[in-house]
Amino acid sequence: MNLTIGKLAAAGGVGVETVRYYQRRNLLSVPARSGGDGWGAGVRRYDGDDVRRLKFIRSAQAAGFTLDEIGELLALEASDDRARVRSLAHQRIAVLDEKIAQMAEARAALARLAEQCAASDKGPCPILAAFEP
Amino acid sequence: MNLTIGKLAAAGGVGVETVRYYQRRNLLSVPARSGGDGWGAGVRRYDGDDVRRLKFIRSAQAAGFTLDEIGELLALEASDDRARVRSLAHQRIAVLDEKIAQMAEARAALARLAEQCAASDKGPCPILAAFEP
DNA sequence: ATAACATCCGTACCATGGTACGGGGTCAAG
DNA sequence: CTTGACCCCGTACCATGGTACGGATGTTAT
Repeated sequence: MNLTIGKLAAAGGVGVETVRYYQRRNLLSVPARSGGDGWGAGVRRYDGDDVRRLKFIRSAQAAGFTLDEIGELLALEASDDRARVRSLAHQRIAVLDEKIAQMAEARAALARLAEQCAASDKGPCPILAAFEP
Repeated sequence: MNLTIGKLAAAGGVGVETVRYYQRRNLLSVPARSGGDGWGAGVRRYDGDDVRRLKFIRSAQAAGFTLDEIGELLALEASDDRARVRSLAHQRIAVLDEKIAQMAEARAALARLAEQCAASDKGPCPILAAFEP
C-alpha cells in the first residue's frame, strides 16, 4: 500500500478534492512529500490506515454524524474517554431510530400513493392526502 | 381557520421565516393582503389548505425529497400525469430502502461500539473498527 | 527525453435550506 | 388611542459539504 491521493480517493469512493477537503477539516492527515529537498519536491503518499480513516468517515456520515462530530470521534479513537464515546453512540442511536421510523412511514405513504395512482388512469392522484396521518 | 403567517408557521412546526422562504420557492402561495387599498394595506390570511400544504412539505422532506422535487409533486397534484407520479414514488422508495438499510447497518455498528465500550473501563475503544464490515 | 498525466496548493465558487436584520405598517386589548 | 405584539418586505448572511480553476511541479511510459 503506497498510494497517491488519487488512489486513496478511489479506494474511498470519493473525489480527490474531497480528500483534500477532509484534510483541510483535519479529518485526514497530510503526510510529508516524498522527495527530499528543494522547493516543491515530491508527492504525498498514503497507506492502508488512511484508507481506513477515509472509509470510516463515509460510514459515519451515513450514520448521520456531521464532519465536526466525526472529527471528535477520530480524536476519541486516540483517547480513553469511554463515557463520551458511549454517550455519542447512544445519542446517535436514538436519532437514528427516530429517523428510520420516519423514513419507514414515508415509505408506506409512497407505497400507498403508487398503488392508488396505479389503480385507474383517469384524473389526478391525491398526493397530499397520501402523506396525511 | 383564518390564520396569520405566525399561526400557519406554528401549525406546521416551522418558523415564520421558513414559511416566507417556501413562498419564495413557490411551494406556498402568497394570498392577497386583507386591507383594501393604499400602500401597505392589511395582512395576509391563510387557511386549512395552506396548513395541509405546509405539513405535506415537511413530510415529503422527511421522505428525502428536495424542495425542488416537492415543487414538482405539488404541481403534479393538480395535473393528471399518473405515470410521472408513480415513477417518482418508485424511485424514492428505492432510495429510501437503501437509506434505511444503511442506517440500520450504522445503528448496528453504534450498538456494537457502545457495548464494547461499556465492557471495561480501561483504554480506548476501537471506534474505527466498529464501523468496519 | 519528451509527452501525457497526476499532484500540489491557494482561492473561488456552488447548492441546499434556511436564519437574521431592520425600518416600516397593522391590529387588538385595555 | 396608545401600547405591545405581530406582520411585511427586501436584502444580507449563515452552515454544511463539497466542486472547480489553473499555473507550477512531479512522475511515468514510450
